[in-house]
Amino acid sequence: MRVRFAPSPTGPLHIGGLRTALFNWLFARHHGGHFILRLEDTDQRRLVSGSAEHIMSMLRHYGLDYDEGPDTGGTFGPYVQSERRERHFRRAHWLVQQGAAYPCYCSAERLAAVNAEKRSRGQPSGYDRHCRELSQSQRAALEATGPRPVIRFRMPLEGQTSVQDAIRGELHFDNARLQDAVLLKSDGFPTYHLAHLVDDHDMQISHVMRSSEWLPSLPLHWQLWQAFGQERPVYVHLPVLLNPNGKGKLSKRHAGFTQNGKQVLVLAQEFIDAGYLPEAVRNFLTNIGWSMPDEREFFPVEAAIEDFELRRVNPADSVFPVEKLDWLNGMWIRELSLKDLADRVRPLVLEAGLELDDARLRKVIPLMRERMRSLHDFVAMAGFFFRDRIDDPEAEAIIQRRMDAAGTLRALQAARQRLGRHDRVDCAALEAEMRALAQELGIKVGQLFGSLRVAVTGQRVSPPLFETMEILGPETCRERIDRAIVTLQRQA
RNA sequence: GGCCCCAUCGUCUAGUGGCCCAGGAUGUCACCCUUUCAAGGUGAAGACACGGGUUCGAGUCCCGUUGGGGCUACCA
Repeated sequence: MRVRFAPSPTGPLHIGGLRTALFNWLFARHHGGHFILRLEDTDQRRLVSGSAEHIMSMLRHYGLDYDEGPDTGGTFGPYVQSERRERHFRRAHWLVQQGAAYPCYCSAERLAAVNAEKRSRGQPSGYDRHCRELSQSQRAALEATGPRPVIRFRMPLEGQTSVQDAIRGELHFDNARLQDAVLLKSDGFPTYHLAHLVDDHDMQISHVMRSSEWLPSLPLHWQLWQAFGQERPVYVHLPVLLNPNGKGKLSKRHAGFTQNGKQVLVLAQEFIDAGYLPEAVRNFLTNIGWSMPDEREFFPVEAAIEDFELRRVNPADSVFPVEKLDWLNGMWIRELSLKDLADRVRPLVLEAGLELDDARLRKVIPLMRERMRSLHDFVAMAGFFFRDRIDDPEAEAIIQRRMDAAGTLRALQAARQRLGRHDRVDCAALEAEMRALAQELGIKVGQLFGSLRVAVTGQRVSPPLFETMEILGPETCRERIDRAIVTLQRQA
């Protein structure tokens, strides 16, 4: 089994592209086959420099290793389509010799005019096959004076083309509706239709797994294989990813758009930036349009490889279920070792401009692991560990439910006094002491702890209080409680 | 407009004629646990788009309607 992912290097890798790559990769790994990366760069005008490297680095990041590709090599190279253009050129002209294709000299202007005219009469648009039956002499004349021709495929005018899709079965198309598609452009480069077919044959691809947007051109490809007299690979059309509101496919959207005030991520890179683990994204993507036989949704990639089968691919397009990604990311974070999580969080702490105390980071990680859904949650909830000074919390935040400023002040002063006796904080001992204090004061532990929490962390929600205080150390805690006391005194 | 594909809880899905007055997951809500938030546990609400057939029997097969999506380039 040989499959390929064939993106065109015209910009950053889209999440939909990543999903297509993933399914190909899973299929190859399940069958012990080969997964190949081929760059389809035949549209010279749309090339974006650096995107080939970007695509390869994204595949690496998400763990989709390829067995053959532009940078890894392989016995079927080159893996960059533009480097194969002579082969494409020869195959196009071979088709012309066979009578299966013909040169077309029509200008872009004429094509546009024909389309406009057809449309105005309410007819389906398309090429009028003007050059299909040119005589030898007409052709020679145009060859001498005219512009450089394109090569078009000579589609059968009647009958039907019956094609086979691995997950939809047999599909039928009326040939009369089909176009004489361009195979070779006037710049000598092939179009996708010709190039993918020639390359898939040369690279001995057994299964073409691609997005279902390609379904309408399958009959063309079917006919092309026949014209070449070659055995076709199995074609598999994967369902498309839809926008969160179900309107339109996701790939139509560009980076960083928002919907209902929420940021919608569409680029492979954006998921990294948002703090999602590659394991989680991969697991998430696997569950869209495919399901485990036992319906598990949280599983290691090895399990997906083990069970991956085409018959479990759902033909229906699907909305991108983002909330599930958040859940899975949390699950995967909890799956990480403390060291691994620390390694992944460290760059974000630095990036946030915080002071990186590594010993402290390692102490905070176990407190945070079960509280994170995104890697960014660490900085958001535990950032105060890595700041010398926190913003003084408002009195209103320090004072807990059914408490007043005076009562809170008394409580904090008492707590401060007890804390004064320690030169280190032992969280279990401190907790016991504070519980006792709450009882003495006749307030609830939640009220005391709540005030302390806000005083010490500056936040209403935080990791467990006494573990937090132990890590912060008595000096920092006293200092922060003192500031809270001042705030309350001002209030009173 | 034409052609093609698709259609189960809000969303992702299981379901290949009787095991389904439809199961799981997520999200939502409630309760338990609990120093906050999580995590964990328990529970609740929530779907076979509609109409015809076929069949003893249809979520499952066929037809139509509706809805959604894709394609309609010398882009992929």
